[in-house]
Amino acid sequence: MRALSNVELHRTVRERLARRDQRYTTGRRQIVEALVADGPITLPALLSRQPSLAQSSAYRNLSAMEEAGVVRRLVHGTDYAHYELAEDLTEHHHHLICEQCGVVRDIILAGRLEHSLGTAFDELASLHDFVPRHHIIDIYGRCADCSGGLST
Amino acid sequence: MRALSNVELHRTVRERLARRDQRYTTGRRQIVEALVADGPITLPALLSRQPSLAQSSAYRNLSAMEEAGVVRRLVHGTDYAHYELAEDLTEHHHHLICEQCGVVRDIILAGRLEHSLGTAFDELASLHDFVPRHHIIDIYGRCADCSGGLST
DNA sequence: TTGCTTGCAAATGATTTGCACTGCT
DNA sequence: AGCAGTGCAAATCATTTGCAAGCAA
Repeated sequence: MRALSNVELHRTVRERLARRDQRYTTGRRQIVEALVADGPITLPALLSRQPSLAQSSAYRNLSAMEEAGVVRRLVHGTDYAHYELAEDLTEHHHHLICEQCGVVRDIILAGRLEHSLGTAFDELASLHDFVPRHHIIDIYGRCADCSGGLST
Repeated sequence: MRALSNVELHRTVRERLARRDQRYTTGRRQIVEALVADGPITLPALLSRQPSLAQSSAYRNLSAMEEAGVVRRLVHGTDYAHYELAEDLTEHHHHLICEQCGVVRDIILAGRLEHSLGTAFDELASLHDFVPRHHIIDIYGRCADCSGGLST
């Protein structure tokens, strides 16, 4: 379901970093691979998946890659932020967010719906002299694990 | 455009707090009045509007009112969170967020569009064994003040 | 007089940064 | 060589919390 092959993905990442005089190091590649495999993840989840990463370097590299347009940072309440690949490296999508455990899952809207949304957003925005760049739809609720009668 | 009159609003707030054995004190009323007047605001903005509020009490009261279902906390990136009245005290709406200055404005989608979204979200969610509770749509871009050629 | 509130100061915790060292290129 | 990257420890800073005093029921 990814827009780019793995080879293309890594080449694109390298190019975007190079454009800002940054290198595609082992640590950065490990981060990208974790994002490819595990979708939106938190810093602790990233470190537990790739234990060789140092915390401060992970944060620093995520920032660097965010500025290079490779990574997107998601914030949904308290605790840790989630990180995922930039949308143009994957596909335009939105999120299901569990209010209980905080897990984040990607979802994709039907093309027609997404299109009417885009149109509506453009109209609304221009009504407010606002220039829209992109949008985010977050659906909050309970994930399968947390809605099974365990805890409320 | 509010769903409740001012009198009803304050009565409802008082009731929801009372339900949790909490009082509707002067400080809390000042916060609610600031939220009514200024829409989604940050803590510093709230304090500068109501200088008699103490920072820690403001945070504590916002939390208390959030738990009582009176206030909603919005998080959009770094810096300060924004606070607004709970949706059922106002009206279901979404946000325009300026990536430059961080200002947040309310917008309302056409009823028909909002309805098809709701349907689509329900279908998508059940596909993932997810129980949706509510959703948030954030449109990021540049506000009128920040898109005037000043700075990029 | 019991218990919610308040405000100050101190603590917390996710994220950032200083700095000296490593390693591409 | 020259500059970007790394990792440790220390610093930041929004937000939370401990505590003693204030106030409402």
